[in-house]
Amino acid sequence: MSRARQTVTLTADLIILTIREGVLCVLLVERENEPFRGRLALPGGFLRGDEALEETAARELGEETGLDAGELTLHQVGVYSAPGRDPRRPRVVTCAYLAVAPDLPIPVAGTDARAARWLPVAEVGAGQLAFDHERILGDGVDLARTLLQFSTVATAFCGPEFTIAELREVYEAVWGVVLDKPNFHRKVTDADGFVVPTGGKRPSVNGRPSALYRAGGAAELAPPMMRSRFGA
Amino acid sequence: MSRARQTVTLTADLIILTIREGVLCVLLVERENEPFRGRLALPGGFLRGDEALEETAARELGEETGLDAGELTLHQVGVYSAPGRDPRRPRVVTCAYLAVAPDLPIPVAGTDARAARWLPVAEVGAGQLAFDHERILGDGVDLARTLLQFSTVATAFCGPEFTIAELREVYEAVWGVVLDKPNFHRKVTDADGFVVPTGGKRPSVNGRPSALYRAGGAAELAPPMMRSRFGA
DNA sequence: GCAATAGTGTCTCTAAGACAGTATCAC
DNA sequence: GTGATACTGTCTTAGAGACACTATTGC
Repeated sequence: MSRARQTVTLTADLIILTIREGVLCVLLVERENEPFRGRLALPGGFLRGDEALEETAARELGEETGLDAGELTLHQVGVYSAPGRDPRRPRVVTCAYLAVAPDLPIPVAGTDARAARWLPVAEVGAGQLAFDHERILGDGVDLARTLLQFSTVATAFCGPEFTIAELREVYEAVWGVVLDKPNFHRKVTDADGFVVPTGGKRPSVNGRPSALYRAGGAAELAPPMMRSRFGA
Repeated sequence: MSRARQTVTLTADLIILTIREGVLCVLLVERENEPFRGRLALPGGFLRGDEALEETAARELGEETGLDAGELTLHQVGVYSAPGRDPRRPRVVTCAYLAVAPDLPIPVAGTDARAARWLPVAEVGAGQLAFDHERILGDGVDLARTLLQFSTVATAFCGPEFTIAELREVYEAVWGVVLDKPNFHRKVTDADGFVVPTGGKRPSVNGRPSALYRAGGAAELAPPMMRSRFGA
C-alpha cells in the first residue's frame, strides 16, 4: 500500500561539536546493538509521547554530555526521511540538531552507559559512521560554519571567560583557515554585543597577558564575519 | 505512556511564494474538512510509504500548482513537532518546504479540487491560518529573505526570460524595501553566473526597451546581496 | 522636441586585509 | 636586555550607496 498514509518512528540525532586542542571534534557513541554494532554513530534517541523534537534533542544532550540544554542553543539541521535509511524498521525519520559546547573535562559516559568519545571531524573517514550519519554530520558542520559568519555562536565553543586568541582559534578550527590576528582582534571587539571585557587578565606562557572577555548579549553578528571568497 | 517510543504521522507542508503585481503572495487552500473547516491553510499532504519527505512535497507542489518540482528547488524550512499542534491526532509532525514560483496564469485548482488562491503575505492576518501555519509561513518567508541574499533563487520568481527591473522588483517585494536602480543593475550584471543576457529586448510602455536575461548557472550568489543594516 | 524608463560614470564611505609598529609579560 | 605574545596604527583596495549623467524608445 504505497499510497496509504502511514505512521513512522521519529528520532532526534545530535551533532555536538567542540574544540579540543585547536581541533574541531564531534561527540560520537559506539553502537552496542545491531545494526551497525560496534560502529560509531551520532548520539540520538526516540521521540517520547509528550515531547517536541527539540525536547528530545535537549534530553539526549543532557544524557550524553551532562550539559544543560537550557543554557545553549540547539540549531535544527534538517530532516532525513529516505525510505530504508534505518534497516531496523521500514520508516525511521530523524531530525538532526546541532549543539555547540565548550571543551568538556571528559567525554561523559552517557546515562545509558554507552561509550562516548570525541573524535576530530577531519578524522571521520568515509563509511565509518552508522546509518546516514556521515551525511548528517557533514550538514551539521556546514551549518556551524555558516553560523559562525552571522551569529555569535563561536562564544559557545568557549568557557564563560575566554581570550580573543581562543575565540580566533574557534574560527580557525571550524573554518580550517588561518586568520590575521590583529584584524580579527579589532573586528571582534568592534562588533556590537559580541564580546564584553571582564577586566580580568590571563597570563600567557611567555608573553603579554591577554585580556579576558565573556559573551555579549547579541545573537546576530553585525557586521558578519565573512569567510572571504574561497571554498564557498 | 509518555516515556514510550511511539509512532507519529508525518506530513509535508508547502510555502509556495510568487510575486503578483509587485506583491509577495503565498498559495493557500481553503480547508474543506474539520478541523479548521473553511479556514485557509498551507497546501500539504501525508507522507506515503515509498516516499522521502522531499518527494511528498514535490508531489504536492505538482498537484497544487501544476509546476514540475524537478525544475525548481525545494528548500527545507524546518520541522514542527509540538504535541497537539494538530487536533485530529495526538502526534502529527510536519516538515515545511519553501518553493519559489514564477507568476502563474491562475491559481490552479488542485487535483483534489480544493479552492486554492494566492494571497499577499502582508494580508495574512493573525489567527487567520489553520494549525500553526502562521508561524510556518513566517519561517518560510524569513528563509526566502535570507536566500535572496546568498543564492540566485530570485530568478525562480521570474519567467524563463526577465528584465533587470523585474528581478529588482522581486527583491523589493520580498524584502519590502526600495533599491537603487543603477546600483542594482550593476551589481546583478557583475555577479558571477547570476544572469546571462539573451540578446533579446522587451519594449517598455514608454521608454527605452530593456534587455532580457535568463538565469545563469550559479546557485550561490557571489558577492552576496547584503540587506544592509536595518531590520536584521 | 518631451516624458519615461534603461543603463553608465563617478564620487564617498565603510570595511577587509596586509603588515609595520608598540605594549607587556617571563626570563 | 631577548623572546614571545597581545594589541594598535595605517595603508591599500573592494564593494555599497548616492546620485549626476547618458541612451533609447513612444509620442
